[in-house]
Amino acid sequence: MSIRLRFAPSPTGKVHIGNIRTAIFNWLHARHTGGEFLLRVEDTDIERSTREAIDAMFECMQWLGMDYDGDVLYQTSRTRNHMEAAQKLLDDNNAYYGKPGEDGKAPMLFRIPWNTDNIPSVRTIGNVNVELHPEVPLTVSASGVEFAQPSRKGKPMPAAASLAGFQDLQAFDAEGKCIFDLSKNIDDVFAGKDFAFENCTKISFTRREVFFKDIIKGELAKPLDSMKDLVIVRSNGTPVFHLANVCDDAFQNITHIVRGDDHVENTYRHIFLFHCLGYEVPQYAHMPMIVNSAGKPFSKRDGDAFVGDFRSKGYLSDALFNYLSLLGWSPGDDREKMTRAEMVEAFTLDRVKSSPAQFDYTKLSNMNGLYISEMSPENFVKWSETYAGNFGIDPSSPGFAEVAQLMQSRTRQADNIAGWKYFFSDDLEYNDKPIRKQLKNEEIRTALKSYRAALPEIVNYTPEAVEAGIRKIEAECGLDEGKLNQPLRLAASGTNSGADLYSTLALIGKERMTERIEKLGLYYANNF
RNA sequence: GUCCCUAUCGUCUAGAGGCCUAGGACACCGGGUUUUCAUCCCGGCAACAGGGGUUCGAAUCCCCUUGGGGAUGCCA
Repeated sequence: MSIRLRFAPSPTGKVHIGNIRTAIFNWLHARHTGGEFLLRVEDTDIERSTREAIDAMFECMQWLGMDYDGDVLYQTSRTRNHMEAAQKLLDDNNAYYGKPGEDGKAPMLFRIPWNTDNIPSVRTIGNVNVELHPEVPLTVSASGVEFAQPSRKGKPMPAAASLAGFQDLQAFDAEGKCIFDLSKNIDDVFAGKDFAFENCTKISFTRREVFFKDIIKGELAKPLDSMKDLVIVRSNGTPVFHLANVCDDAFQNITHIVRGDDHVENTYRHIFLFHCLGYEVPQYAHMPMIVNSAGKPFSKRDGDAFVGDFRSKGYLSDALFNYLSLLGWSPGDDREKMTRAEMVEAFTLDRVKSSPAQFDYTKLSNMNGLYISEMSPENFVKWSETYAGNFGIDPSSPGFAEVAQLMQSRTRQADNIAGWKYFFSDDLEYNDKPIRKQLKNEEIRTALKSYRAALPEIVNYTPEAVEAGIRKIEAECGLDEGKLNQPLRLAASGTNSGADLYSTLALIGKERMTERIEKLGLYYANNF
């Protein structure tokens, strides 16, 4: 059977950077293996799912250049199938109705199977003893076992787990006398009889665990006595994630489930669901989380962790895709900047790391700059035009395209456009430190005045003419060549870094340079 | 509390018992090129969480501790 993967977001909010990386890894693996990449919208939480979130998700996928195979599957369209599956579980005695909730109706629970003989993902560990707190009674019923363990300080710590966790359960009192033997009462328990025992100090049972081999994390296991039966149909009659997810993965013949490692705990439960529904268990790959710069999971406060925000801040989709693919994965050699084709070629799930990765905006910016430098000048101008307005620059200003082209090699993100203001506005922001340093030399101040005075003589203010003019004044004033460059840059821009000086001055023009040199002189005189 | 996962420079990572004096990238710091700025080039700083084992030999395998995360929902 061919390899089939899926991205199954629940449309309850904006697409998060962690979600989209899950999509990227799924997509990469599908394209690498020549398999299929399906899209499923898990909209079973009707209260919180919105059309806007679904549309935003499609937009993100398209922006990042991730195509998918076949039609989108909406989970709510399969509710009937989910309910049929629930009925099958009920018929097979693998599910039961729980206690009624506030609405007076009972939810349906999936029972972790008692008989695991035919389940290859379960193995027996051996006999274990657990000390109990005698003040809390031990209860045993078809819906599970409840008791309390003494904490270090001797307080009762309540615990509850599925009946399946306690094969060969025996309960003992303080004298060590066996007061209950589950093997002898198992039929009664399943017939609905509840047992409760006071003053129990110890239980012993045969521990079994469910295990699977995760492609990323290796073998993972969990004892059955730490698992509970789970709700699969709400009391209002709607299927819960666990049931719908498993049914649809089976329906779509998904062979590999690649998802965040917050789902590891669910996987132990889903394995049982696959078995009881008669489906083959797919392969799993659980990816580590992405954490913020504080090392914590992204929370709602980290608003800029939404994919759309990266787009509006001027990150290129290829750069974001490339950066995200390197968070938790590497090709195994020293390559970082890679084309889509190179990533597809190199990607394997077993190379994905199993520990969380911290998101680094600085490195993303660097990557973005790499991609920006590869843009054609025309595309870069277009790109700049879409962001200029955010920084108070009118992209239709004269000379905008020339300025953009001049600045391309030093642009890493859209914010950098804010630094282009001095080309379009005469209202400069002065950077005091370099001004003081450069202009404290009186010869420099004199030379600046001379340059200003000579400006009208320059007919055609081209970069070449600008340079020749500067050299001429430097020679006349007895300054070393280049000494006037930085002072003129300060006059032009108010700051000591920028693009090529001669082109910069030519773009600003000699009339405005005349004014700016005078303004810089006044600023210096007034402030220092 | 219990269960599950996790641990290499500040950050992303390479590393599958000897190729490790632990490599690359970002950031940072120096230097060079550019008569200026950015690019670019060269160099530097900087890590195997701690403690026990196993082994002739451990970043790598095992155990413990500590730190981090997740689960413990009629959310997904």
